Amino acid sequence: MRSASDDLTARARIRDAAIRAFARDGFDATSLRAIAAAAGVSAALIVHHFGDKNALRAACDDYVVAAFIDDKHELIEAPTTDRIRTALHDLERYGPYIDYLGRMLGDSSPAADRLFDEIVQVTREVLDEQRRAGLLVETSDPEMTTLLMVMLGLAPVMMRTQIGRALGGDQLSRAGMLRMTLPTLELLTHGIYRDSAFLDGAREAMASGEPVSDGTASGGTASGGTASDEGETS
Amino acid sequence: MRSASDDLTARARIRDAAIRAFARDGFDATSLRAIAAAAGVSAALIVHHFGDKNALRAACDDYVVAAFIDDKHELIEAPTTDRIRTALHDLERYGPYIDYLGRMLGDSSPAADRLFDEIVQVTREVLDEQRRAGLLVETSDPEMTTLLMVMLGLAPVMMRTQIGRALGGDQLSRAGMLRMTLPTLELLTHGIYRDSAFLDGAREAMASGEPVSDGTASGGTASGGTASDEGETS
DNA sequence: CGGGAGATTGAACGACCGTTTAGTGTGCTG
DNA sequence: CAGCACACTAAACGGTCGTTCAATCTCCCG
Repeated sequence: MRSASDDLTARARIRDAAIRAFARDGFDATSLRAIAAAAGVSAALIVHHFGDKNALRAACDDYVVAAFIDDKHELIEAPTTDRIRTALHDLERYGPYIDYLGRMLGDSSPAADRLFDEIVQVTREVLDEQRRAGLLVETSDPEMTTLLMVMLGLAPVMMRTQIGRALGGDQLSRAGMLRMTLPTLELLTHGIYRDSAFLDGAREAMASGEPVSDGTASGGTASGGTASDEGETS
Repeated sequence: MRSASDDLTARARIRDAAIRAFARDGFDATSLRAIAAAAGVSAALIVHHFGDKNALRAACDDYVVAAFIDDKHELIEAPTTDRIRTALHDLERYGPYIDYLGRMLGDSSPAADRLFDEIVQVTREVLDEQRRAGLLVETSDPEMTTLLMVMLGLAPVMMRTQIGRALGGDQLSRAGMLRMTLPTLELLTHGIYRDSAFLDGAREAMASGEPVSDGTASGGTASGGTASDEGETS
């Protein structure tokens, strides 16, 4: 067994190098030899310490998840989805882990599923609490609203490079993330639409005889069509 | 040169099989031999028709992007980010392409960058138009608001499996996407917060001398600032 | 000191991958 | 019919990868 003080050793160096490499290049595109070189060890030592490449991945997953979970529980009281962005906004600490997290959520590993579920649950709890405190407006589908908040919080993580590119290219770091805070809160406070024309239209469209539900046949238009629907039968 | 009527041939079968395989397993994890088997041809024929594996990927990228762009331009007039979801809502047609799109945006290929920029631009144009029509509330950072709308539209694509799992596991298809329409419009119309306490707090925090907790040395807060300018020289 | 346990390594193995090569069939053209 | 172009293939090549193996090195304990 390995004691907690066993860190700072070759095993820890391998883990850190693997996290960096997986975050930068992805799991498949990273070879054990590349990780070994970055950690200053041989490829065989990785296998000796972790078993095989998948076990190394699992160890990295657990480590990153633990880092986020532990440092997040102290931030649970922060306002809703900004919990995530609050954890994001000192990138110099979480930097490598954020890219790793994006990779994790991209190709869903078991650990990524656990982390995602945890994020959803924490978001749900925070929203419920705020709802009880009377801070929230009523929504027709609270669970889906929870997921929307999760998406809004996780999207910057998964689209970091694209967003950085769209914002001008070079500033894909803390400044870009900070720039997101105020518009996000504006959206959460006022929405973007001045009146409820779109919403009413969609409500009407979905409430009409249109089945909307599931099913293979039918193929109703549904969706949030504008004022006038488009009877696309496909 | 290859005429457009050259489709439906082995070349088209290879492309379709590659799109399916790339969407299901990712680019790196898909071998040419697997694509060849799925298309009923030999691996060498793929090289004969496309050059190499990266060229095949580029051809698939272009094909998928064209499918989305062409079918999307007829939907530009749809409300903001629901443009994307409107295109999503008949998954039985776009199904494979959506997963492929998610993979594309995950590992940013040149074609993915082009597509993302196109989506941002279309979203910006629609928002500008709606702003001119007086449908939108003012925001402190319109460009970032545009990106938020893009994120809200693209997040379901990139987190499809996770969201499907969180919604109960089996329903990761059209019904799940449809369920998202109304809560999304509610968010865009009313936000989720009843008052502007969080927003005011954040505005105050960012406007004050508080560097919003940066890391090492001072380093101007920069960020997107509030209504006032932010002469960011980059 | 002696010996065992774990850390660490270089080298090799086997599998798979992308690509190349040399070739076969097939249909159209002159 | 000769010949060429093209779709198509089986087999092999070279490289990389994950993993295994046999062997050191190091340190601690009796």
